[in-house]
Amino acid sequence: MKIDPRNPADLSAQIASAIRDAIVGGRLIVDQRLPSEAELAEQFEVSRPTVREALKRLAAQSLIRTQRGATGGAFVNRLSFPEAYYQQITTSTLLLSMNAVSFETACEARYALERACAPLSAERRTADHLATMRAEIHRQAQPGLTDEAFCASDVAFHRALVDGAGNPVLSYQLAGAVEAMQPLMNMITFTARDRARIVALHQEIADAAEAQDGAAVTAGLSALEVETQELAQSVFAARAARLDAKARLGS
Amino acid sequence: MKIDPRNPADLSAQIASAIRDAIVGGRLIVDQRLPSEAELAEQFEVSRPTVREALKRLAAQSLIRTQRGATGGAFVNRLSFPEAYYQQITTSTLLLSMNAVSFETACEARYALERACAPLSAERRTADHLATMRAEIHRQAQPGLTDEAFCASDVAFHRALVDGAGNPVLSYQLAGAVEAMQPLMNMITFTARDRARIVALHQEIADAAEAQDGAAVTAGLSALEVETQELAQSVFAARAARLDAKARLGS
DNA sequence: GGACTTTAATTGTCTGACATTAAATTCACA
DNA sequence: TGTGAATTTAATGTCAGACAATTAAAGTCC
Repeated sequence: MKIDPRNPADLSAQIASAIRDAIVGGRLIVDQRLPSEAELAEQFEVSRPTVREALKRLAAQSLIRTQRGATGGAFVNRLSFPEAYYQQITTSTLLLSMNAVSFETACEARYALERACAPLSAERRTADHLATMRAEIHRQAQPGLTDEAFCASDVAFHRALVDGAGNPVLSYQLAGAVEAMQPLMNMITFTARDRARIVALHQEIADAAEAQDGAAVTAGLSALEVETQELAQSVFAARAARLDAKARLGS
Repeated sequence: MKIDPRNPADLSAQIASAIRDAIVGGRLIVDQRLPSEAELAEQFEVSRPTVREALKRLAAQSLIRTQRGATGGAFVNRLSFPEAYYQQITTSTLLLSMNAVSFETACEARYALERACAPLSAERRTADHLATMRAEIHRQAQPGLTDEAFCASDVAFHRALVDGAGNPVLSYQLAGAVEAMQPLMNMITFTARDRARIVALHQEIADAAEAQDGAAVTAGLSALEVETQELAQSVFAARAARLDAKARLGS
């Protein structure tokens, strides 16, 4: 792990990479303390600020945590599920917002992934998961609800459905799909959305989950996908029509 | 974006967070240049090393890239799909290796996610995807293949199946599931694995994909999951038996 | 023996400097 | 006047040394 070729480019990135490899490769284990910054500087034959930049890179990926004081230092961090969720959501959000992904593609991926959880969730959902879903449906039916609150409740509903599968790895993988698509779908469809229709579909899904009918849950999700795609298409069509009218007015 | 409370803790983390929020919130757009390190230091009223630590944190998340020279600086980076893949795989690998996730849970999640792609892939796979799958199957049947090469080929086969869905968002989400589970499953089952059985199942899946039969692809994946789970159970049982024998020997 | 003080180790931050890079500019020369 | 080489300039990359802040452990006093 010591070696650092005389490659003059980006020493801090090289050092970060060397330490990351040691962690991923198991040569540094969870909660193990790294050498102090001064020792690392000596080992790699660089200055302390350079070592610090490398450590900050690792900290940004939640690979290490630092602690001040006499027995402080940098420690290999156990990547917790909440941290992994957060990273997953951030990455997914950026990927979608920066890469001109079509609504259709994103929506298709989202529902395909959620349907993957449907059979498991129908089989294993606890009373608690059902109660959460029912509560969110009830909230969504409130007339005074803001658009933001409705969307947050929508996310919470789907989250409960996904968590119902009782598989934390699956929940982690779905975090991006469920929570990163939300701003995207919300911004596009909230003007045209028929809340009653969505609440009815949610009701259908919750009923199917209660009856432990996986096929029905899957069907409900598919219906929700169709609804969302049609909504988006109508919004896009209306938008195009407006642009077209404006163009004709201008000519 | 300027504000930095007099909170004395972790200035570089606060600055990184402020800039990250500006990027995620769209106030800084792709390829836009950030102020120079000296200007940022002045704005945030900190020293340049502190600013640099903040920028390295963002660079570690591929949120910015830096360029040296007269017109250089830090630029908001377009998060590319390959970068997102890499982060996804790293995060998934660490999450699994550090959190005592059972084989059963990981395997279940992996196949549930892959089944989510099956109907789409059966419908849309190109001749190219089919050719890749066939080629990998052929390679897997070679007698002299090392275990590592067999596993790499296994990953390539599943990757082709997933990419066949023609949905880059789905491919990104599956990167962790397909590529992070590989070392895990490999290390456990490679001793007991019957390659011929796996090749036969792969053949079944490829045939189903060629016939555009989504249900058959799904069934093939489920069969592969059952095979893998049974294999793992037999390995664990054998391991437990060995331990038990050793314990009795010792007493 | 317990509460308090001191000490030492470590990270966090700052200052100032120099090295390196690459684009823009200037200038000599054809 | 046009072109290519040399210079300038602005930025990041790196370094050295220092001090502040924090925290646990060792030491000390009652």
